[in-house]
Amino acid sequence: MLPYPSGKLHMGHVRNYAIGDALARYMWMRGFNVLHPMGWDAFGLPAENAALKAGREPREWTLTNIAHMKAQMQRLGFAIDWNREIATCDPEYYRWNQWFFVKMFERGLAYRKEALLNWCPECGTVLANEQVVNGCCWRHETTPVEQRAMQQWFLKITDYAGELLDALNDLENGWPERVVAMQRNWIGRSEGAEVDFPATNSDEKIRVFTTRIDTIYGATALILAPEHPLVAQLITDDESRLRVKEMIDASARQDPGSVEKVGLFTGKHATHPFHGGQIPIWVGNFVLLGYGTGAIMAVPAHDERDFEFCRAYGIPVVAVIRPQDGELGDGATMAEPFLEYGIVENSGEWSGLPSAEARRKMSAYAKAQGFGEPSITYRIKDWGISRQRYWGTPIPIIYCPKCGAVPVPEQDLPVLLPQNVKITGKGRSPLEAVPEFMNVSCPQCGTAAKRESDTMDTFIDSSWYFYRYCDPHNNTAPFDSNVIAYWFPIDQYIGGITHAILHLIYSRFWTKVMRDLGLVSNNEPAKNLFTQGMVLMGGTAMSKSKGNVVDPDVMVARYGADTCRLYTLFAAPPEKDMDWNESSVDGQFRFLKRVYTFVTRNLDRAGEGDADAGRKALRKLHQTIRKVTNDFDSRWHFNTSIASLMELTNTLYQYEAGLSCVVAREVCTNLILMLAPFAPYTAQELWIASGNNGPVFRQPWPAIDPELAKEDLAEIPVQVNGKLRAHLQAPFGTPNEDLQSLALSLDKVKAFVDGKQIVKVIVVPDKLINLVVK
RNA sequence: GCCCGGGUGGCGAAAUCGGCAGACGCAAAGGACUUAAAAUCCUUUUUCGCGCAAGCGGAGUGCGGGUUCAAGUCCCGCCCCGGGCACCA
Repeated sequence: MLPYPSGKLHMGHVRNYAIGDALARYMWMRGFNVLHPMGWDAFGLPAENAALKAGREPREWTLTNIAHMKAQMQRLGFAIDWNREIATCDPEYYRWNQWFFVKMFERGLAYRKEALLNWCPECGTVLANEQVVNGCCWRHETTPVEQRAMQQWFLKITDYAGELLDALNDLENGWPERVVAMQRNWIGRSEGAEVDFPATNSDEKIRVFTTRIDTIYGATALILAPEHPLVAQLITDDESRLRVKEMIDASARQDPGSVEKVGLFTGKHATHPFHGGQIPIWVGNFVLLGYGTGAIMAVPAHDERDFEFCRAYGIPVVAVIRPQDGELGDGATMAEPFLEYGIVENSGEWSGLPSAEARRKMSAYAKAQGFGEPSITYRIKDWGISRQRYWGTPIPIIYCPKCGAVPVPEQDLPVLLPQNVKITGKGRSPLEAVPEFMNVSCPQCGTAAKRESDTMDTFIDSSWYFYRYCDPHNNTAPFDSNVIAYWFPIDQYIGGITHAILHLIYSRFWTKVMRDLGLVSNNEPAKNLFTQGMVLMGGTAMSKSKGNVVDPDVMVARYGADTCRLYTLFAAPPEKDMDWNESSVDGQFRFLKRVYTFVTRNLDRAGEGDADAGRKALRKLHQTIRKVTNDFDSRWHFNTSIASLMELTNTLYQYEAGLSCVVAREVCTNLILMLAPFAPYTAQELWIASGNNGPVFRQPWPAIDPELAKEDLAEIPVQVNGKLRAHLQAPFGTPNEDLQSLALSLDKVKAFVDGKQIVKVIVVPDKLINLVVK
């Protein structure tokens, strides 16, 4: 039933959520070796900003926050393996971040280039594509990001794009469908071809990417993105230059989906590589520099956008694909493009081929002739990791005027952040202003050189911390591969949906890089992923990075940690978003008091008791064990587990007077054990109070006795024509005919059946009777 | 536009494989205990109609159809809400 191989459970990324802790405690009671550790984020920017406001050192501030979080989690009673905790702002963690960076640099997986990057004015730093949400910074939802050209370090996640996409097929079993779908969407694979169109009277070639090379005979123009490097060469007059600049500025300002298509003829032409004719070269604002080659061939007859553009600018429309059983459209008069696959026409020797075959043969031809090749393009871009922040791991690179970018040698790692840095938030790394940090000599030639002043994205930290905490004190390697081989892949990862295309892609990438470095043998970090719902506060999601998290300390002080935990588990099933509304917290407090009262006042119970009451109490007990066990083993709907514990408690109150001392002891012991994963403090106290020793969550989980759980009689609803009319009680296994006659003997049933003809009788044994009458 | 979720009482929700809709809890109302309050305990609480009452009957899971003895659950067509991607060639 459990989706884990027996014996061990590695739970990753369990934050301050009661879900993972309840599961860990339960699995301990089932005898598993559970790794239930904790990694502490540096969570740079909020700390940096807060420190700035408070006039304190960011490092000091962050360490205080980590200490506070740790204390809070201890107050809440999380059964974390504290010996394995790590903090990602630890210098030793920096060392291994930097070590990985150098390894990647040496393999060409880390590179530096100038690019247009997303700049958040509020953060004062650039962001990766994954960190831009609706055109705004993921931390500042109302601050639009700007585009800035900057020198940046990138990690080549695109080298792994194909594998990251394909491996999603294997993750589908254990990962939520929507996360898999979001990642597929984000990686965005298109299969097609790249084709060169030589510019007429020039040495330049314009390379385009297309998924529909079968339509290439219908290409009546080339369109370049306004930012395309060739545009500057093709356009010579000032007015056109101005108009191109306007296009760039307008598209940066506006919502990309709603911008009107605008174009500009360059006055130049290119040669069509298949038929040798001349086609005009245009600049179009709807062509994206960042996708494919930044240039397209316009096939208006078979593409919606090209159609719109070409009709607006009077570029000819030439149809070259006809439907399987239809006529070729007339480009001059067609009202809309024909987008589907069909049969290629008017395309020289390829005429008559179906689209799919033409795509294969034409791209093979392009390759053979040397003017193109089959190609796969991904939507995902390389991961820009430079940040102009104080907080974060310094990028271990030294710029030497002679040797260029030189990695810091391994024995000089870690490069640590200087202390006493003035944080301005003005868009340059604060480290630049610290000469002792910046000025070094080149490790290769000794010439005076400068350090890289940017720090790494803190998503680097979270990409592999769950490896490090398996072996947190290792000072000769990031971790011992043998330890990892035991614990990995993670059996159960628990995290928020907000990281579906951030952390959960980065950490998959990082795992594959470490595998290729020979450090780990698993291909994926986590087999099973559970995404718990967001906690909302008046409609907006609470998150650590936004700093709008409710501090549980107030509730803990008033009701205690157990009530607090029960409240979060009981409010809704864990995958569902939950609005933080404390009104129902009283109910959890009452429930714990009722359990406490019941157990403590029955400790010294003596006597024989009433057999019927005892049987009913034990029956409810074993039904509850079945229910709670089932919830743990399948779907973690702890709201219903807790509801069933409440039902059990209500039943015990009902039969309390009649319980014998033996039965009272039995029900109390098992109630405490079942409460332990959810309310550990209360359970532990009651465990000791009832004369036991040791940690309650190391006790074996209660076993179900199916005989005791069984009801004496089956309660069978009787329907007439599908409407409920009566109930009857009968022993389990009563034959269908007997049930039928019992049902017909009931007065309430008679009232609806008499005078009518019984057409059909449906009997579901022990479950239901339905009489169909006419 | 494309891809995921979701829509059940005043509220959070339950109904796990097509078989009694509303478990459990909150809030509310009434009662017991109390000088009083808190705490605790008990009762009522989907809705409409009939009845003094125990009760009886009808309707009801976003809307409209369908399949079935039986639909919150399955199928078809819509509406609304949330999330992701979006001029991706």
